[in-house]
Amino acid sequence: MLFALSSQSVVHREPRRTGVGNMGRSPCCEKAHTNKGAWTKEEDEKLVSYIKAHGEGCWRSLPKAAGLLRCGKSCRLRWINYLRPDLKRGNFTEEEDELIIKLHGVLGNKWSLIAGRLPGRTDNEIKNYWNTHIKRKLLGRGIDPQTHRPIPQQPETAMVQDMTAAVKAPTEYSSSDEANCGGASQDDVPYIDLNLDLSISLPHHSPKRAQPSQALSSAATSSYSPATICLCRHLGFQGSEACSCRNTAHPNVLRVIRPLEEAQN
DNA sequence: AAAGGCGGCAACCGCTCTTAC
DNA sequence: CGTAAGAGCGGTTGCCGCCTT
Repeated sequence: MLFALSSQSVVHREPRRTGVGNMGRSPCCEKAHTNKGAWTKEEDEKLVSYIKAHGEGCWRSLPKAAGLLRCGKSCRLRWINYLRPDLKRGNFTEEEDELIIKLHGVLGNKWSLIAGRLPGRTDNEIKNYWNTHIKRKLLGRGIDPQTHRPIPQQPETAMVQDMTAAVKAPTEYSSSDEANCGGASQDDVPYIDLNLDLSISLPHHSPKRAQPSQALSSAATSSYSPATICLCRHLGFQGSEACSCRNTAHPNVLRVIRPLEEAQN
């Protein structure tokens, strides 16, 4: 694993004067003696050097061990979203844009799953990018960003064609029979060129746990040994008609078979 | 040049899920 | 089997900085 920290890519803002703790919610953990707001360069250096030396481990105890006055969740977020050495940063490419749109069409607001298909990108980054850029982009195309359906005032068939053309994927994301999981025909799936065989692998740094969600969120950034799990549960329709993983010979294989809307109808 | 508005994004929160005991 | 703890996720907030007036 590389640990070359790109200092130019890391944002250091001055700590917020008012603090985000004034947002009206009760603290989720003991925060009487913890810092909040923007991370300082010194804090970043402490966190990076600690993880360099000890790896990612128990986030709860990490702050104390690393000499940080932060809560574990804050450390985790800072590491995952900004300090991890394998992050891309920088502008999203057109191909990334289109891939995000396609994945969102299938997965909905499952940012961590989407991030899993975009190496070097984080869920938070994608979520922000979606809200600030892609939503507008889709609206400009006459497409509802939430439903991915044409906005009513235009003829639907024309818009569907437009949308399909707009989200035409890069060739490396070609589909496979496996991705269709159960034999959905190409006519059934609007994002047919999207590879939905979301193979999930386990983090090498955390052998004691094998959470699908964890593996998904970090799958894009590390090389793990492959292990696949059923996505239907994550998407809320495990066991429903939409989930035909139960029909497969491998009960632990996880796939998205149909777009969410279709599955929920 | 100053003021106000707006967009971008870092960071927080509560909730949910998974695992260990 | 039930419960607690830890970790991750998605939604939300609010500051910063750029742009417009």
